Amino acid sequence: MKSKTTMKSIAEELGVSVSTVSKALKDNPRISKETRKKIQAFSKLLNYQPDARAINLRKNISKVIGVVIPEITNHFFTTVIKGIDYMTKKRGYQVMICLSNESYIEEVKNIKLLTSGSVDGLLISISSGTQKKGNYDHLFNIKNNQLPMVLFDRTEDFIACDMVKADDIGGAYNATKTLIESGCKRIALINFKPYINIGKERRMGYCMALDEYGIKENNSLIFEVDEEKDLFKQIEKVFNLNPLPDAIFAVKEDFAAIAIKLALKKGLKIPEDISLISFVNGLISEYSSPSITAVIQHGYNMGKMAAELLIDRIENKTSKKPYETKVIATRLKHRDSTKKVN
Amino acid sequence: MKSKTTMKSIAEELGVSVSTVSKALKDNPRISKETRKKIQAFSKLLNYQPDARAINLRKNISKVIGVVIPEITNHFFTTVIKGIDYMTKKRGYQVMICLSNESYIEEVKNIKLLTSGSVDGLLISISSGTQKKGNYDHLFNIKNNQLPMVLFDRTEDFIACDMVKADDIGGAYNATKTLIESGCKRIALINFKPYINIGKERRMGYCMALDEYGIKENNSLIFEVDEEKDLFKQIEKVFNLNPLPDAIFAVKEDFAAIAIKLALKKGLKIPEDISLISFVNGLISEYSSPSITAVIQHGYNMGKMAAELLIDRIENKTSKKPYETKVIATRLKHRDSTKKVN
DNA sequence: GACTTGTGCGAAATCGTTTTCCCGTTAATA
DNA sequence: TATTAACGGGAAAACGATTTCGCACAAGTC
Repeated sequence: MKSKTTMKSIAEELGVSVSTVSKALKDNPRISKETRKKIQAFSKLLNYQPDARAINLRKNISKVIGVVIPEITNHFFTTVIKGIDYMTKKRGYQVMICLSNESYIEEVKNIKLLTSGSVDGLLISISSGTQKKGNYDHLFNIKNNQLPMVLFDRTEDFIACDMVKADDIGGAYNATKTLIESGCKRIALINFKPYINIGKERRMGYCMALDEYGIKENNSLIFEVDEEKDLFKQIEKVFNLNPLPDAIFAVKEDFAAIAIKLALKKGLKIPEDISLISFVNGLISEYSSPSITAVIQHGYNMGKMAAELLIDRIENKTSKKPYETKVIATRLKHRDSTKKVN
Repeated sequence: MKSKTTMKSIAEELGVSVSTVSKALKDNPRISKETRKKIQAFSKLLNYQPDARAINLRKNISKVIGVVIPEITNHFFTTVIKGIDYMTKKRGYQVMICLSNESYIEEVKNIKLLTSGSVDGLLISISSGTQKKGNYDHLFNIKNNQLPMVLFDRTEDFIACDMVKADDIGGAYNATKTLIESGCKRIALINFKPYINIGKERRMGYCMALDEYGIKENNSLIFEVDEEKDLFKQIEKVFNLNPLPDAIFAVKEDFAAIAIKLALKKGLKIPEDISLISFVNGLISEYSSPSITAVIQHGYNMGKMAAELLIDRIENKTSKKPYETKVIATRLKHRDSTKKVN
């Protein structure tokens, strides 16, 4: 059981002091070239790895960023993570990922853990549990601790910090507009429960488009589903309408996929009888039959930008730059669930 | 700019020594009850958070586990992460996740970073880049550093450590057998490139089933596709066979989804003209039309077990328990891409 | 009264670095 | 011959906790 090689052990072997080793390893010119070379070579030989904990303690940094996300089995969030990973690697940071599993309690716990001196900053996407509960004290506490943080995707405007969000309003507006221009008039909206922020915004975009074309908003066409209950049952209600809607706009891919299965079962033709557009977060829309016309969110960019904002804050703690909110544009990908328009 | 509250600051405020504070906060009976209460109350008031770096440095632990995965935009791996998250939370650890993006170089870098005293152990799934290159020195180094590690899913048998893998052979055997028993005789295999370990094993299972039913292995029915090139073009070759195969067994969901699209385009009926089974790692098989009969891997369990094995090693460093390899059974989920058999 | 035991707390070492200040040599300059 | 300056390196404090001793005092035991 050979013991760990530390600066101390190297110093002893070589008959120099610890401070000399430290300086030599960072090529400090105050140490002669020979001594430096000797120490560096010896360290390499012993495969010396500096102890990150000691360095961080001394420098009062950690070069680690904490990430709190509600759900990881979600293609959108994983693309965000990839973007975060790209930027943090580029800037020399590591990531500690915590899952809140959409739960308020877990989110609070995660943040407590992460703020125990082990991270330099936080990247957070708020869980639905927290939004439902409406208690944001744990997030305000981060500010009190003077830890930089950036909210992404699931944000709350009244928290004073940098944010990166998708253009939910614009995406919904475009989707709805596209449906209208292809001739649809009774457009059902399958939305989240109203306490989910992005749901509110997507509904806004939907209404804006209707307004613009003089279509009156119709509450019986708006379905707010609870993701913790049976989705099939809830979405089936859309097809009990009389008359049927001529289009569906779903705020989440799963909702759309289920709507398609139900529509096909009812013998409806897509897109002839009913068109469909969905916000997407995964691959289902691409591989489902028919494939689904989709509002695509650029998770990778979102992750990259959020990480960049955060690291900028971390590294310029003094600068009192005002907080920014970056909005990432969405893109509409035409597939087979909508009619072709020229 | 109020400064961080530490034990020292608490001690000064209260006129006691740092060691008293330390003991009081862990309810050490050597400190009187009054003093303890007083210190605890005061600490809570100041919202004292112990500095994890200092504790870890002193105790020579970190309560952090490093995870290295090849790809995160992959439903299977995210379910594994969920399992890891569950178990690590339960046992009081945090997770540091690094993405190798299937690259040998990045994998080496990640491991170097993680082993700089910042983790107590490693959970690794080997990247395809590494398997292609065939250089495992970075993994052997971990052993030299006496850091516990567990390999999961993408494993290599000649590395002496604990492992958790899916029953790739059994899963492939069952899938193939099911196809044979439903009457198929010309079963095409869409496989990875041969340097991917799980590909080898799935092929073994496929061959075993053929053997058992006296069907001769036919190399022209085996397609090894390169994921870095155009999948459609590569998979299209399956449908250039003459005569056509009466079944396809795909080792990855994406391959199967593409095969379905191509088959439908050729006017083939599924499963009447051609049956299809696939190993799955995502949601495509469920939502595709027709839905795909699938070999399901239990990622969540795999993550849980891998984390448990690792933490057991970490916490019983002395015990010289021999290394284990756990195999997680797969399950065949019958859907619409295969014929019903009674 | 001497001795043990228990109680309550503090001093100091320790973990592995970084960093500031200081000291001794040698060579260059006045 | 002093005086500086440059050079090369070391001692020690610091980061924030834990932990082992040891000390002082009081109470109980023989």
